[in-house]
This record gives sequence, structure tokens and C-alpha cells, in this order.
Amino acid sequence: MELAEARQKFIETWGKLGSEWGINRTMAQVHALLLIAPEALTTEEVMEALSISRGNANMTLRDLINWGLVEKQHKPGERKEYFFAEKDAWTIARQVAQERKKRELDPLLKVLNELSEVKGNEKDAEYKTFKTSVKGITKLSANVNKTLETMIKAEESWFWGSILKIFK
Amino acid sequence: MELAEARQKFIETWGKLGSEWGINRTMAQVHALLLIAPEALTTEEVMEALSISRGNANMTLRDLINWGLVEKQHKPGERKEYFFAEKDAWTIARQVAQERKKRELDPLLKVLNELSEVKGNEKDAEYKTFKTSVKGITKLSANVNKTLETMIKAEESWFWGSILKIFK
DNA sequence: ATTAATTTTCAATAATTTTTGAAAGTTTAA
DNA sequence: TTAAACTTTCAAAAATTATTGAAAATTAAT
Repeated sequence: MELAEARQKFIETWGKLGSEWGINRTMAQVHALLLIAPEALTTEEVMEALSISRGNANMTLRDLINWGLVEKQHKPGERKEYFFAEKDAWTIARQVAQERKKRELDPLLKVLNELSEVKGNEKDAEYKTFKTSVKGITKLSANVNKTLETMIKAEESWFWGSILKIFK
Repeated sequence: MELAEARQKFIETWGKLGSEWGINRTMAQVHALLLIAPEALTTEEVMEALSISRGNANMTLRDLINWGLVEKQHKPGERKEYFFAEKDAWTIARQVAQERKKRELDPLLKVLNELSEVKGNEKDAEYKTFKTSVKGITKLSANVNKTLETMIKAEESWFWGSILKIFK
């Protein structure tokens, strides 16, 4: 496969993967484009490469910055802003884990905690089933939470080394 | 909090979480409803409880069955079909992991493998960056893959016991 | 201060996804 | 069979989400 084709395929694949995980396709594609770009790109270049509008490029790049996956760069003597993606896969994974934990898991744990205090009658099947289900999900979530906390702090080699050693 | 309110909140929260993870909100809500239902429910009851149409309920329940999260039940002497959700959180997590691995990670690994064979010039910065990025993602994906394979086969207590022991 | 370059905003539009509901299909029992 | 009970399908409609593009805002050099 030629480089140009491979780059296209990578961008497309990353975009599809993103959309399957609740991330807007274009955002994932811009991320992919920057991931395989040796140098920081301008908004103009991103627009051009993916055939998207200025507004879309601007908002998408802003979102990627908010996710901690992309940084602005300024070249001396130049007015334009350049955008550059973190390239290390482990750093990306940790960043995504951290953001999704903050946005989704932490609020979920809070709700589950509230729900665990529901009042009711121990003889009531609905009440019992509710409590049992919530408790099971809470326990699982707590384990995921601890694992993510560890991951977010960890070195890649230590983290996978530890996990894969057990599983061998 | 009263049971009725707590049940509503649980359904709403599960629906929101689902939509953040690329799962249609209604599908997650139907799942939530069945998760906290002590008995299997009919299509009619699902429609009623969530105010959704028959067509929607039917398709959503079919999808949940395809995900391995819900089963059909038949009550003796009754014509209607009843739907019942697997209640164990670990079993649910494994089932979701298995399906998403099959639908998303396995195809991704296949593409990454193809992309690793891209032809090009070692002196070309675009080529080098591409190869490096793809290699990094491939390595991470392989580790996730092995972890999921282990998880899919594992007993809950062994899995978390092993992981959390390392991280303590 | 003025202007030209660049970035940001956001109402309007387009695209996509989800839902509806009625018709068609299927199953079971009389 | 017939018919009632129930399930499935799917084209059309509704709802949601993403994108555009031009105007407004900002920035920096003259």
C-alpha cells in the first residue's frame, strides 16, 4: 500500500472508531490527521486535507485541545496558529481515560451512591431487585474506577507489565 | 428517595451513559428497565413504561438480544413473549467487552496490520511519522486485546483480585 | 488609529439517526 | 380453514447532531 492511501485509510478508520465510541467522526479524523503529521498544521491545512469548513475545523480543534490531545503552537515571526497532536499512544490513552472518567464515571458513581439510599420495603420484589442491581453495578464501577486511577498515574511499561504478567 | 423516583433516575442515567458510549439511548433505557425488573416484561409493558412505540420496542429488544444482554422467555400457556435481562454486572461487562471486541477491536487490529506494511522511504518524515504512530497504536491495541481476552474468560473475583492486588 | 490577517461565533442548513405507526407477516388455537 | 393474538418490517416523519459560511471579534503590525 502507498503512503497516501495508507494515510487516508488510517484517518477513515480512526474516524469510524471514534464514532463508535461517542466521539464525533470529524473530531476523530482531525485527530488522526494530526497524529500522522510530522509537523504542526494550520487550520487552513486541516480544512484542506479533510474538506471541512473553517468553522468546523476551528471548533473541532478547540475540542481536541479541551480533551488534552492537541496543542497550539506558534512559529516565530508567524501570525498563524499551528496545531500539533500528542503522538505517544499511552499518553493519549491516559488522557482519554482521565477525561472520560471525569465526565462519565465520576458522575455515575455519584448517582449510584444516591440510588443506594433508596427507601423501601425489603419484602418488595421491585425494591430487592433494584437494590441488588444497583449494588452489582456499583461494585463493578468501583473496580473500574480504581483501575483507571492507577492507569492515569502509571508508566506504560509498568502498567501492562503488571497486568500481562498475571494473565500469562 | 422513593423507589419510583430512583427507578426513573436509574433508567435515565443508564440511558445517558449508553449514549455517551455510542449506544442508542432508548436501547440503554430498555436495558435499564429490564435490569431492575424482578420479572420478565412483555413488549407491551416496555412500551408503556418508556412511552415508546411498538416498532421501537421490538427493534430495541432484538438488538439487546443480539448483544447477549436480554433473553426471550415463554410462559406456559401464554402466547406473548417475555423479555428478561441478565442481572449480573460482571456477566454484562464481559458480554459487552466481547461484542465490542468482535465488532471494533478485531477489525481495527486487522487494519493496523495492513497499514504496518505501507511502502515508503525511510528518509521521508511523513512516512516515518506514519509508521511510528501506527506502531504505537498497534502495541497499545495488542495489550488491550490480551486484557480483554483474559477478562472475557475470567471469573470476576479472580480478575479484579489479580488486578487490584498489583495496584494496591 | 487604521488596516489586514486571523480566529471565533452562531443562526441557518444539511446530514444523520431515531422513532413512529400502520400494514404485512406469523403463529396458535378453535 | 379462519380468525384473533401477537410480532416484524420499513417508509415516512421527527428529532438530534454536525456542518457551513459569512459576519463579528480579536490580534498584531504599520
